[in-house]
Amino acid sequence: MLLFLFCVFQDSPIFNYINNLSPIKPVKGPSEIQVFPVLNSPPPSKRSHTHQQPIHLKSPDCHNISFQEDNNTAGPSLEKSSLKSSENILTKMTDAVNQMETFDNEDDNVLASSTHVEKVQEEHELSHPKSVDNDGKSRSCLQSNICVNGASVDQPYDQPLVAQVGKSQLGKRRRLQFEVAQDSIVESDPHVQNSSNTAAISEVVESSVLQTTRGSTVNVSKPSGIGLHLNSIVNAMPLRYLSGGRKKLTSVSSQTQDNMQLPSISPNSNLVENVSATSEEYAHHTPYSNSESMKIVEYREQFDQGSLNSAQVEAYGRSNPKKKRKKTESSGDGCKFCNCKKTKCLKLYCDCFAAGIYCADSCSCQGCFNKPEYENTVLETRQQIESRDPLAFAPKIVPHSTKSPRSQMLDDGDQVTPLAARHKRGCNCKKSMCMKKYCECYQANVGCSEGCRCEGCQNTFGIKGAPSMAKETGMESVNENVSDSFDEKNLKVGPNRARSSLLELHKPHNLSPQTPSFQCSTHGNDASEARVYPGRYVTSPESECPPYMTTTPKSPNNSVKMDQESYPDGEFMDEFSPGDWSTSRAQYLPPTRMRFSPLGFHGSSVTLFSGAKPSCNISDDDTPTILKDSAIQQHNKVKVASSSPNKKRVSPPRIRLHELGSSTLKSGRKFILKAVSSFPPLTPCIDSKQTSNHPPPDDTL
DNA sequence: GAGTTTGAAACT
DNA sequence: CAGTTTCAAACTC
Repeated sequence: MLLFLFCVFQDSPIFNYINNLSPIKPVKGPSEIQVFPVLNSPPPSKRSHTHQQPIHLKSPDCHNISFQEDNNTAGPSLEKSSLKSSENILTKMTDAVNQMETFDNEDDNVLASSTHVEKVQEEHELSHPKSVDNDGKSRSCLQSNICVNGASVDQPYDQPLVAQVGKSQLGKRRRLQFEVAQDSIVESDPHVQNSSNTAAISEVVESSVLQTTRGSTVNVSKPSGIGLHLNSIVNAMPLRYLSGGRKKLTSVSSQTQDNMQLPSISPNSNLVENVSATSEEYAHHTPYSNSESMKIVEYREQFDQGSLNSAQVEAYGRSNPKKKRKKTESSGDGCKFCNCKKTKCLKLYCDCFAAGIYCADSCSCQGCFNKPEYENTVLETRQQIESRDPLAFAPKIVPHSTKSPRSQMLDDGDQVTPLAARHKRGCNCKKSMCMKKYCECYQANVGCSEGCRCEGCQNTFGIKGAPSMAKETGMESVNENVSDSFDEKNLKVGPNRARSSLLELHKPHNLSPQTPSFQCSTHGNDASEARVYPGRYVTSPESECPPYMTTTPKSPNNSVKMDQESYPDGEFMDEFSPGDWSTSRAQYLPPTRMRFSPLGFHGSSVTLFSGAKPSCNISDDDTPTILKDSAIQQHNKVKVASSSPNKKRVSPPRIRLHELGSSTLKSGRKFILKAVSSFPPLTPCIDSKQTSNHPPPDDTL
């Protein structure tokens, strides 16, 4: 009787309604995917940028977790439900794969996804040869993955196996998936998207990631989601990133990669890097076992809690040389990577720090604190340094002409060469004769000037005391407003030498980093991904303008936005204006490799959009006028100075500046105040709050 | 890859 | 400000 009533009731709308309310949902349709959150992960509590995490979908750890959940914790009813769910999901995924295959030849995105599926399958089969194999690679892969979730459908993953997969292939998978995700995002192929399902998955994944990144649950399991990632990765991305174009997406993706690293308390920390190196590093260079990873996490936690001093952390990092030292300019595109060991990347020794950008995972630094997680530390340190030298973060190399870069170029057939710039302080070379990169002038591809104290100068870009190239070439050279003695110190370069040097300078690979906005790579070590040029020298701005920055016309009135969207076409700051410079940099910087913006120090930024000739920014005492601007000084003296984290940064377009009209010259500097969210405003993918407020790593810093 | 050299940064 | 030390990059082998 009761059974009958139950059966009757079961068909009633009320039952259906109750069913829908039940946490144990009957496995049906797309909504079933939401069962994943039940498996383990707590709801994302802090992360607000779920779009960062889709990559985690592929974390091999997921297998482990999901399986454990199904096998060990699910009750009979749930198990049944899980089984059903798995079957349904399997069916859906199979359909999805079939659908994707249908578009294989039409859509790169689908192709990428399929490729990914195949790779995942390969990985899975490699480690789990007995997995379900039906009628297709992709399908097989998906099935096996799904079976991992639904333990009863497939044979369980044993821990060692999971560990093996996770450890050796984690990085590769992530990267792969990431790339797929990227493509998918860019293409936004509707055929492979299922927002409702994937959103849930992404949330689950994110929560798992959160746990992981907090360090306390490195082994936290995540719902597999594998097989679903094909869609979820795409859908997990906020639309705003889908519409931003490839560049932006790349940045976002890069950031995602940054944050996806496991196991990490602070994804970008050096210690974390050790653990979260790419798959290759994992396989070949990273000696960390899971326990070691945990240990690293513990180290970081202890350090954060103050129970471990920086020296210990450092020692640990040193004892675990995860990465081989990379050349500072390791990639052909001029990207730099620091290798700091003792300074924690919080001194000017560190190129990244000096450039006003955070270190990337690509860096080989040890005990690095130049990470978004240590925003406060970074900013404090910056302030300290700037208190000693307000121009410490100002560009070292300043062009000595106020003409626009284009007009500064010397016609040389098809090529143009920039007029000479100079090192602001000059070098002090004794033995290198300014012919090696020990010499900052030489390194910056600029000639030595009278300001240099070098001995036996043979700088091929201009020997100290030699006649000015500008003069010899009849070029309009010096701006009267250009500060100090530079006018007197015009680069003296013999015509031939100068020309060859400048030609050399114009070669992309020789360009000094100066366009921070150009993200060359990411923490993901993927060279293909843009990462900011830690450009320190303002030498050949034009050549380094990110392509996407060269198109949008700008108006001075919306300079900030302009900066965000497009880099001034070949324009650069003749003389640095810290605020100006940094702001530009900040705006240009893709999120991946974050730049610590002094502007973010105080929650607002000062965009120093100088209407005056850039050269006006530097007074006779070599101090940018901005630093002398009392109005700014009162509140932001140091901050303004610090707001030029990248000395190598270039300024807003001069042409635009000229368009502003002469009224702004000299004293007509415009300060565009723009509210900018505190520090990682540029990196929506990073929750700075999570990682800020760390004590300074070392009092001695 | 390890060790050395170099000069800037930091310190005194 | 000058001298010294420290540091990391550049360089050499």
